[in-house]
Amino acid sequence: MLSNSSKYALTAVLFLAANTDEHQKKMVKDLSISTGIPKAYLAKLLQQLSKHQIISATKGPKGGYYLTDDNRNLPVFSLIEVIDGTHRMETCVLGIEECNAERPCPLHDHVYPARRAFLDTLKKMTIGELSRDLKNGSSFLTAQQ
Amino acid sequence: MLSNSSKYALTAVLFLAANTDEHQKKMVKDLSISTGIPKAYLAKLLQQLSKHQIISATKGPKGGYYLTDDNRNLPVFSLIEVIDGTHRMETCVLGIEECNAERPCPLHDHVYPARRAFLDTLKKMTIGELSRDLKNGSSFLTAQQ
DNA sequence: GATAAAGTATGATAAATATCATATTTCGGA
DNA sequence: TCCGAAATATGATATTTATCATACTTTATC
Repeated sequence: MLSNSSKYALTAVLFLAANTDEHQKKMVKDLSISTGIPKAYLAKLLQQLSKHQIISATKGPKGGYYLTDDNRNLPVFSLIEVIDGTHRMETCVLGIEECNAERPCPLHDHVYPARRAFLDTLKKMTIGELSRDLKNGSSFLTAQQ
Repeated sequence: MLSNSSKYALTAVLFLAANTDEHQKKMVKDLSISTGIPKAYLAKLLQQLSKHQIISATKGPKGGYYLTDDNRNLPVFSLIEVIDGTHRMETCVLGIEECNAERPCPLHDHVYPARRAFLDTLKKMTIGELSRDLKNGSSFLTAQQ
């Protein structure tokens, strides 16, 4: 469903959402340690996201990555769009390009409603909203210590 | 969700379900043409499925692949299990190994019900059942001619 | 039984994805 | 104003996945 890259990206961004702001930034190294995502790989992902203004960054000492309120108000899907593009999420389960409601594949009707609901969630829900549970301790990004 | 390989495999098997039996077999070459799946790649997939008795085959002239009633009564999931293994379908959207209802990732509650429903469908529904729509013309594996 | 038509087994190549490395740019602080 | 700490840009390597090729085995038919 999601590529490995966007799993990593989303994990890191949710971590940023819960743990940073304009005055509290995190550098790649620390993010890598906190999330368990390989540092250099994570760095590339964050660069892409930063270039597309999904997340914010400042260079130099005391710099790092962080999320502004604007960033937090972006739908989760916008991040996935940058990393995976839009096609991957919307394509047929069997990979049949012409599959649609009028000419469905054998799995279409069994999958489409659930997939639609998931996509809608990703498009409606913002990064900030999704990170709320994380902040108040009712969801988690890492294993228990 | 499904790997490319199991998409191909499922497509081919559904085609077999709708178009073969003990007396009407299909050889790889024709399957490849009908489904648009690369011949040599498809051959490998069918060999795996045949070895695990998900589909049936006879060698030699007049031979080919086909489905028996026993094959048709297998749940769709059994095929995916052979090709992708069981882990891929059941793992967390964010790839967090320890994610579960008690300690959910931020997406868990938004995804889990839909995923559960899809998995249940794959485990309950048989290959024969899923191919029924194909036979009566209400679902399709290929583009319109 | 010889022949040819099929699947079977195995391995090689190609493409995509994940991962690592390194040089460059920007910027805060002594 | 210079040094070092950070992101940024770019490219190299490794791993996985997809694809192709080829030699081998089985079996129906003549």
